[in-house]
Order: sequence, then structure tokens, then C-alpha cells
Amino acid sequence: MRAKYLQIAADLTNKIKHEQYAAGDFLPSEPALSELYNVSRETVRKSLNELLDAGLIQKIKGKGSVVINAARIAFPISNIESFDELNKQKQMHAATKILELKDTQVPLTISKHLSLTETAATYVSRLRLINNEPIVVDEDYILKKYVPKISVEQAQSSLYQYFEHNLGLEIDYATKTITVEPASQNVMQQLQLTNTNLVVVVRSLTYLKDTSFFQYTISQHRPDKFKFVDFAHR
Amino acid sequence: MRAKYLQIAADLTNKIKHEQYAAGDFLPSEPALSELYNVSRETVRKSLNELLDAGLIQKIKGKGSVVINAARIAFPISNIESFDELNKQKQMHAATKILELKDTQVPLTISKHLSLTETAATYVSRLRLINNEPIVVDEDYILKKYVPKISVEQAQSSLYQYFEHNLGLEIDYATKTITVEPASQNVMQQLQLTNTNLVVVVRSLTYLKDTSFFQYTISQHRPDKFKFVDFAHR
DNA sequence: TTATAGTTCTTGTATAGACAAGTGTCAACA
DNA sequence: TGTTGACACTTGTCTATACAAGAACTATAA
Repeated sequence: MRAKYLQIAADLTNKIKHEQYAAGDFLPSEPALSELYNVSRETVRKSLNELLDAGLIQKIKGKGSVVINAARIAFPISNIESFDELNKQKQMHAATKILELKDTQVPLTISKHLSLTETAATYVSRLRLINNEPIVVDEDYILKKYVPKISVEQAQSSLYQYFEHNLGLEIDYATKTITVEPASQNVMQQLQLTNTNLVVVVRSLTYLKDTSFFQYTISQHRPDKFKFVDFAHR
Repeated sequence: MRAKYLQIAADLTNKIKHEQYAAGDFLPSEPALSELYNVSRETVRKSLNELLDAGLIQKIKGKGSVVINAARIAFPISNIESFDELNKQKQMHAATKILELKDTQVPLTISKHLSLTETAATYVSRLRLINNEPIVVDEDYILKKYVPKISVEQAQSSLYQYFEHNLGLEIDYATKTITVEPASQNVMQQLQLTNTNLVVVVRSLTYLKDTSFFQYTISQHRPDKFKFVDFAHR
């Protein structure tokens, strides 16, 4: 049984997405929602906080909660899309090609920086294609401590699904850095880069619910296919 | 008078930064903090939520709140830094050169998309330099509705400071998109790009506390000087 | 007409209490 | 020995209540 405030948040999110509460409208007041859902006002406030964090509403003291124009969020300033976004739009044909799969150690820069004691890891290098166009080269270092063995079949499909559903690993948070760097000859060839030698590099350090470091990922994106969308308060 | 929970959050943040609570340690339990600060547990929980959002702690049900290794957050994977980061480290010499300042309209793509009625805006184009090296070209469209006049002196220093402190404008949130695109001849020259014609483009739509659209910014970064750090839960 | 003050909405903060649920310890039991 | 179960701790959820503070309207007074 999910928490009430999450259920209410999901319901409100739905109603906003289906424009039962349209952009620019005020949601019912907190006491009104409280009565509507038969919960206390604090519970309603927790729900509204979820929507606030998701960038769906904006709260104005003394006035109410305004639905933010959805168009404002994912503004297609250019028609360049990220792998994930394209993957969601199911018209596209996404494919994965395994380049390498081996046992190794987490790179020294990482293990030293994080003071890791166990550094044995599985290394997976994968090329992601959409409509037969190469888009991203992903390199993953996954600690053996948590995932002893990764098969080619698993690497072919979604590793995250395997980790979370089959192994019961709970991923909690990640830190990412985005930079632009020259690519190696190998990556340039994989991504079929001709006009430039630059790639967008997204490095992620992923952690589990028990705070332990779990996975290091280096994603090298073709620059013309990269897009990152951010929503920030304050 | 700031809210109690914000004061407590600030105090805890300080103690973490000064390693009175070291990385990996558990904070005192919520009831303990509640007694320590003489507030209710719910108030403590609000404080801890602030730290959680800031990525300073991680909460584990049944165990407690762990201080996250600060080194994990801003991991210097490469030595490339963003303009803002360098600006904070005061050793660096940051300068701003005004390229253009004029009255104009918000670009059509924006005004149409956001269904703006008033589109009169001030346009400012600025080149940012650090240690006499050109780093970013910023182009701003600021609605005249909120800021009727911008002088060269104001554009020379921080516009945000002027908006918030002098005009009392309250900025609430922004949406950003990061892409990599070919630069114009002019921008290439300003940034002294030779090896590549690509720049990192950060487009921001900024909104005020009353939900109104306020400013559109296009920042074109030299790719070798760009770095973006992100911290994400779940 | 214009300003002022009050009233009634709204959200923001804070409290005290209760129970659920995850984690670890330790003693009792088979 | 090894397992189970009770217990004491932790965070998570939820309630009912209260007052503060911002916003908008209205009636009153100048």
C-alpha cells in the first residue's frame, strides 16, 4: 500500500496531465483538497510538495497553487533529442551493440577518490543506436560485490531493470558531470564522427540506498544528438 | 526572522561542512535532534529534508541519517570548470565585456511558444572572460514589463543582483536545456575558437514568484571550459 | 473619489501525539 | 549450535490544532 500523499500526488499529476487542471489554473485550496481526499491538510501539503519538486505547480503564499504551463518544461528549443527521450517515443527503433564485456578493476581515479576497499568490477562497453544511427557509447564499471556476474544477454537489455527487479538492488542517487572532450579514435569511429572530434561526456557515480558506491558510468554522446533538460528552483 | 527549520538546516549544514559530523557518520536521531534544538520532531524532519535535497545526507529507514561524503558531490573528474565555479574561487580574475545593448522583441520562437502578450525586451550580449581568456557569450532578453531600463553599468556587473536587490524582483525557477551546436562566425571569433566550431549552448527560461515569464538567456560556452554538475535522487 | 482598516480567504510554520515499518540486539528456546 | 522471537531503537506516515503572514476584497471614513 503506497502512502496516501503519494497516491494523491499521482492523482493530481494525472489530472494536470489530462488538463482537468489546466495550465495557469489554481488548484483547489489545501483545505478544499483536504476535504476532497478526506485527509489532513499536512498530508495534502506533502502531496503538493511532490508536484512542486516535479515542477508541475508553483505555490504562491496567500494565493494558492498554480499549474505551471507544461510547455514551459520540455521546451523544444532545438529538435535535438537525447537517447532516453527518443527511447520513450516508441516510434524509434533503439538497439544496443555490446562492444566489450570483461572483468576488471574500477579506474584508479575513482577508487582512490572514493577510498574504495573492494574494486573488482565488471566492465561493459556498449554502443547505442537509434534507427541504425550510432548515438552513444556507454562504459559501465559495476562492482562485483553487488553484481557478481553479468551475461551478454543481460547487457543487451536494460541493466537497471536487471539490477532492480532481479537482484533487488535499490538505487538511491547519482552524481553526474557533463563536459565536452575530444574523443578517442575508437569512439570517433563507433559514433561515425567526421566533422568534429568532440563528444559530450556524462560521467555518473551511482549509489545504493545503503549509501554504498555501486556503479561508474561514462557515456560519450554524439554532440549533435545530445540534449539535457534541467528544472531548477530558486 | 527565518523559520526555525531553516535555521536548524543551516546549522547542521555548517557542522557537516566543518566536519563536526564527518562523512559516513550518522547524525543524531530525529528525537535526539528534536531535544537538542528544542523543537518538535516534525520541525527536525523539515530541516533534514533540506539537507536531503541538497545531497548532504541520505536517510535510511530504521537506521538514521548518514552524512554523504562531500568528495562524492563535486568530483573533479576533469579539471575543466564552469564560469560560475571559477568565479567563486576568487583567485581568478573575472571580467565582462558588453558586446551589445539594445531594445528589441523577445524571439518569436519563445513568445509564440509561451503565448506572450507583451514582448518588448532589452537585449544584452556580453562576453565573459577569466584571466583574459574568453569563456562564455551570454545573450539575455529581459522583458521591459519588469525591467524598463538597463544601463551599461548595470549590465557590466551582476544583473541578478540588480534585479533582486534594487528592483525587488523575486526569481523563482528556471528551465534549462543544454545542447552542443555549431557557433556563428561572430561567436567563434569572440570565443577565439580555432580547433572546432562547436559550442555548448545553455538556454534558460526564467520565471518570477508570480509565475510570469521574465527572461530568456542563451549562453554559448567554449566547449573546453564547460562543466555541469548534477545531483539526482532515485 | 481616494485612502484606510477590517475581514476572510490563501499558504507557511510549528506542535504533540499516534501508529506503521525497517533494523539490530540479545535472550530464550529447540 | 543455530534459530526464533521479543524488544528497543530508528525513520515514515498521518492526524488535529494553532497561529503567523501574504493577498484580495469590502465597507467605512476622510
